[in-house]
Amino acid sequence: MARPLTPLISIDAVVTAALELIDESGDFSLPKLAKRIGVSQSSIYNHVSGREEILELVRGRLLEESPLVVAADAGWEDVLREAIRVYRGSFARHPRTAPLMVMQTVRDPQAIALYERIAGALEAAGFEGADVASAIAMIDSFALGSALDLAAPGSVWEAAQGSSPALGRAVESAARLGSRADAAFEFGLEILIDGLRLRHERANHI
Amino acid sequence: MARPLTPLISIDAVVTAALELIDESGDFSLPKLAKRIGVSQSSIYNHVSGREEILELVRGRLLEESPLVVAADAGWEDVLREAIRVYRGSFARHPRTAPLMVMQTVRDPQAIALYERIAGALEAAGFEGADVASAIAMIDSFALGSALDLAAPGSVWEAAQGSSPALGRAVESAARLGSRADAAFEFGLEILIDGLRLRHERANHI
DNA sequence: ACCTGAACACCGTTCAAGT
DNA sequence: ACCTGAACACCGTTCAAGT
Repeated sequence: MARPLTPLISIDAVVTAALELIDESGDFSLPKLAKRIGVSQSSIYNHVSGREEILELVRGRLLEESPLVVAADAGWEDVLREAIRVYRGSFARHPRTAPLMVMQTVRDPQAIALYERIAGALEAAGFEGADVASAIAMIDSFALGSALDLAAPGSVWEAAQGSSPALGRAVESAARLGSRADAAFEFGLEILIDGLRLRHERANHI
Repeated sequence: MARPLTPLISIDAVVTAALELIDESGDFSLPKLAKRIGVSQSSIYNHVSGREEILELVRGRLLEESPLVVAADAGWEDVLREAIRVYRGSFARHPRTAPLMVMQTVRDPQAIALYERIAGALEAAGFEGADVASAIAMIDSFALGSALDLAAPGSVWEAAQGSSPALGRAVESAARLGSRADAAFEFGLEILIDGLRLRHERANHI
């Protein structure tokens, strides 16, 4: 077969197939992607520049599924809280995407817009230049880390044996808790917001 | 050549070569590792079970280089602060190892000991079961995320263009700051400790 | 016990050839 | 413009063969 009358591949189909493969196995490869779409491996390069672009398109797909909505008059804490929830939530529905995004430069416009929203909220709150950057870096670390926690449940905990009593007790409690990762995230989110508010109040001598 | 009188490979040499390759290129492969040691690819499997074990040995090497020292009577905040600094610092000297550790189960005894120390400090402070687990998960997220920030400087920031004014300003300030990642880490560390202390005080009605 | 070379089943990307 | 098949330069792991 050569060029068909109507294209066999759409970018949408590529992204869907990639996401399916990641959800199922934690990874995807061009050969498997091609097989799933029912097309040859090399033909994918007619629609997409390569593996990296496919991953960035997957990122976009994740964010499409969970838009950020906050009231126009919401305080900076609420904007932050919701933005972080959206960011982490977009990974939560497809946890195994998180590790693959780790070293990938963010280019997706919706992701950039989310960061811009956070930066804007911090500026409006009165945080200054470098502190805005630091706060975003911290938020980013936290959200990504929490997403990774979903993808690798018990990565650390698994190793806790008799020689680690305190760690062992923590594991046990967490297991009883059911959804450890979710609880850890909400716990961490409040800690983070509290910490930022405290610093904010100090800086403004409230 | 067959079996030599004195072994051509030591585990130490494997770890050293792997770490060198990671520092130089951000990754390592068995073929390159073998070439660097001056040995055949397959012979490495006589000393090590495979790629995963090599990575875990690298983790151990990193922690050996930065032991945790805290005064015996140190408060839980100080233990936490120092443990997090050690964890993150062990990656800071070899930033490009961080992404490779992301999805790897922690088995190195020194790493486990570090987690145990943190769990013990949180317990002693009066945090309860599930909260200890949540706090550790958060600390873990934060430390790993900060380490990743070192490996991928400007991963997000790069994309900030005219359409993202607040993000742009944050980037600019951070650039002027010089070592953005270090500043972000110390900023985040204080936020985190403050947040935990606040929750701790509330729980204990201080 | 420790090394070698060959083999196996995978990768991502390129490119000439087809229509 | 869009697809194919072959080719290239890589992977990690296994295994029979050597001493």
